[in-house]
Amino acid sequence: MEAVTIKEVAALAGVSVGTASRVLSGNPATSADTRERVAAAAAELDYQPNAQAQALRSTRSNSLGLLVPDVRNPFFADLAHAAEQAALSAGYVTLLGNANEQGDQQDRYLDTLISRRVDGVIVAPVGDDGGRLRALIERKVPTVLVDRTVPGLDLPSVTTDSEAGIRQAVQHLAEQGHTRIGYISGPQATSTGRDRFAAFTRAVAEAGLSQDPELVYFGDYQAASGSAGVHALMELTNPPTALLAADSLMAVGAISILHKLGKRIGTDIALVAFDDIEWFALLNPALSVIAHSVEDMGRIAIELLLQVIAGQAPESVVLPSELIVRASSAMPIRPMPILPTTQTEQRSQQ
Amino acid sequence: MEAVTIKEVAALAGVSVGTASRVLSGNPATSADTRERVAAAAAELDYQPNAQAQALRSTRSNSLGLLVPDVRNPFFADLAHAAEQAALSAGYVTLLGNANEQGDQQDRYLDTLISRRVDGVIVAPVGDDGGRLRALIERKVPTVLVDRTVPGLDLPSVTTDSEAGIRQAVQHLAEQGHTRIGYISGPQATSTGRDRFAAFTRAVAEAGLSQDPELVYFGDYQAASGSAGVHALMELTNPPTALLAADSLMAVGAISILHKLGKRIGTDIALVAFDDIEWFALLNPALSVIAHSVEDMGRIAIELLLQVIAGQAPESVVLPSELIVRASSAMPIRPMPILPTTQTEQRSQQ
DNA sequence: CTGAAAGCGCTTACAG
DNA sequence: CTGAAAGCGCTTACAG
Repeated sequence: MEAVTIKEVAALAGVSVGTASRVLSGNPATSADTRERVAAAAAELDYQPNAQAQALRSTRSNSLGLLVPDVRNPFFADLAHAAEQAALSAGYVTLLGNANEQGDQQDRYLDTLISRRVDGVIVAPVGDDGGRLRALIERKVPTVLVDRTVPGLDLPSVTTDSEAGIRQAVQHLAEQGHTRIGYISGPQATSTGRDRFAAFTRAVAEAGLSQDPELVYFGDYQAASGSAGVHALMELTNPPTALLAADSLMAVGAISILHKLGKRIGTDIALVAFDDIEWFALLNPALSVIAHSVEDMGRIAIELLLQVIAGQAPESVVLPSELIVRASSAMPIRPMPILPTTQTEQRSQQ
Repeated sequence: MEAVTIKEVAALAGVSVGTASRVLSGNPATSADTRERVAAAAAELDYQPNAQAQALRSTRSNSLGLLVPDVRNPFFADLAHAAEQAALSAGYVTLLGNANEQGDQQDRYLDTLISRRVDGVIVAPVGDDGGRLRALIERKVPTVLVDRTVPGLDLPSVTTDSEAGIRQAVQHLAEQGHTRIGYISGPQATSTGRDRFAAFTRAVAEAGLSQDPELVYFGDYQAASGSAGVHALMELTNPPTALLAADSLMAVGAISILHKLGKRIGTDIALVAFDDIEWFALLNPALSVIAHSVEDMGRIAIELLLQVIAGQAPESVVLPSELIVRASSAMPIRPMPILPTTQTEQRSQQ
C-alpha cells in the first residue's frame, strides 16, 4: 500500500501541514488562494486521508457497526441493506458482522468493533445473556438494539409488535374453520421467540381454539428446526390442520418437509409465516405472511443511533405487524371432521 | 466512548507503556513476573487495544474489505458469508460494503476502504470501467476480483466457468424435445453477462437448435428485467418452449410473471436458472439450476488475497459449473408441434 | 490567515 | 529484560 499523506499534499501546495489540514476539512480560516492550491494538490495526488489517523486524533471514525445473527437469512440481509443505505446518506460507512447465531462469534465481533472504535453499533442480539454487549455499555459505546432485545439491558431498541399480526393470523385461520393450529415457535431464549409465543397463546385462547400444548413445537429459527417441527406436529394422533411458523427460515424448512410428505400447502394444510420475504410471494401457492417493515426497522435504528451519538436518549420504537393473506392459507372453508379434542397426556414444553 | 488505554494498563501493572505493549503483543523479551502482572491488569481493566492506533503504527489493520453488487441477492449473501468465515479463521474481520449495482456507490466504498487502510479487498465489480479500482491498483492495495472480472485490469480472480453448465442445460433441454430456448441474458457490460451469453450461443449451435436472435433478451441481473424478458419472449409469434435465466434474480422475476400469465412451469414451459440458491429447491415445481460453489468461491478468494498480502502473485482460479435437473425442466417429452422456424426479420441484439 | 507544536494510542529500534 | 523516546498521519488550540 503506497499511501499519499497530507505532508505530500502540503509540500506540493507549498503550505504547512496544518494549513493543508484546515483547507481539507473545510475550515473557513483559509485564504481563497491557499484553498485553491491545496485542493489542486490533493486532486493531483489523488489524496485519500488516512481514516485511522483522523479517528485517532478526532475520536470519530464515521463508521458504524451492524451485527446480525445470520446474513443469509433474507430478513437480516434486507435489514442490513436498509440500515446501510440510511447510514450512507448520513455520512457513515457500515461495518457488517455476522454472528452466525453463535454467542461467541457475536462477542468476537463486538470486541473487534470496540477495538476499531466505531462511533456506534446496532445489534440484533443472539441469545439472552448479553455477553460482551455489557462491555459496550460500560464503555458507553452508543448502541441500539434491533429486532430483538435483551432482558436487563437498558438500551434503546427498534422492535416489532407481533401481537396484532399474530392475532389476525389466528383469527383468519379460525374463520376458515381451523380449530387446531400448530405453532412452530422461535427459541424462548430470544425476546422475539417469547413475545410471539405469548401472542399466539393469547390469540388462540381469545379465538376459542384448541390450547393443546402438543400443538406447539419449539425451534431455533433455523430451517432444520422447521422441518423437525412439522414432523413432530404431523405425527400427533390429532394433528393440526394449519401451521404458523415464527420466522422465515423455519417456514422454509416446513415447506420443504411438507413437499416431501406429499402434503399440499393451501389444500391439505394451511401455512402462515412470520416475516414478509419477497420469495414467499413466488411460491406456489403463495405464502400468507405476517408482515412488518424491515425498511422502517433499519432506517429508524440508524436514526436512533445517530441520536444516541449526539448525546440524546431516544425512546425505543415499536413497529406494527399485520397479516397478508395469500393462497397458502386461503383454502375454501370445508367442514372439518369433528375429532375429539381430548388433551392427550404427553410432555408439555414451556 | 470511554476507552481503556495501554497507559492505564501499564500504570496498574507498574511498568512502562513499552513493556506493557511487549507483553500484550507476545514479545518474548519479557520476564514471567511482568507478563503476569500486565496480563492481570489488562484483564482487570477489560483492555481492548485501539485498532486505529495499532494500524497507524504497524501499517496493518487486520481487516479486509468485501464489496458485493447486491447484498440482497442470495448468491452474494452466501458469498459474503463464506468469505467472512474464511477471513475470520485467518484472523481478519471483514468490512462488507454493498454497491447496490451502482458504479458510483462502489467507488465511494472503494475510497472508504482506501481511507481505512484495509489490508486487502475483494471485489465483485459493478460494470466494466473499473472506476476507482484503478486507484487501488495504483496504491498497490492487495485486491482480488470475485465472480466477475474487469477487462484491462490485471488482478487475480476467482470466477466460474459457465461453459460446461450452460452446455449441459441446453443439451438437456434439447433432449426433452425443445428446439427454441429463450435466453434471459445478463448485461453485456459485465464479464459474466458476456461469458454466459457466448456459452449459450455456442451450445445452441452445437445442439442444432434455433439460433433466432429474437430468443435472446438482455436483462440487467435484477428481478424486474426477468419479468420483462419473459413478457418479450412470450409475445413472439413463435415463442420459446424453454427458458434459461442467467442469474437467480432474473429467474425470480421470470417465475413471478409466468405465474401471472398462467403458464405452468415444468408443464407449459421449462425453466432453468443460473445460481444454485437454496430456495429454488423449494419452489413447486423445484427449479433446475446451473450450480457453482459459492462456498469455494468465497474461501478461495480469501486464500488468494492472503497470498497477495504476503507478497505473492497467485494464479487466478476458475471454478466449474454443472447442471442440476429438477422438476421445472423435466417435463415428459411430448412431440412438439412443428412450427415453421423461419427467422422473422426484427431487431437483433448482439 | 498561517506556521509550529502538541498529542491521539500505540509499536519498536535504541540504549542500558 | 526494561525504560525513554521517536514516530505513524492527522487535527487543533496557540501565537503571531
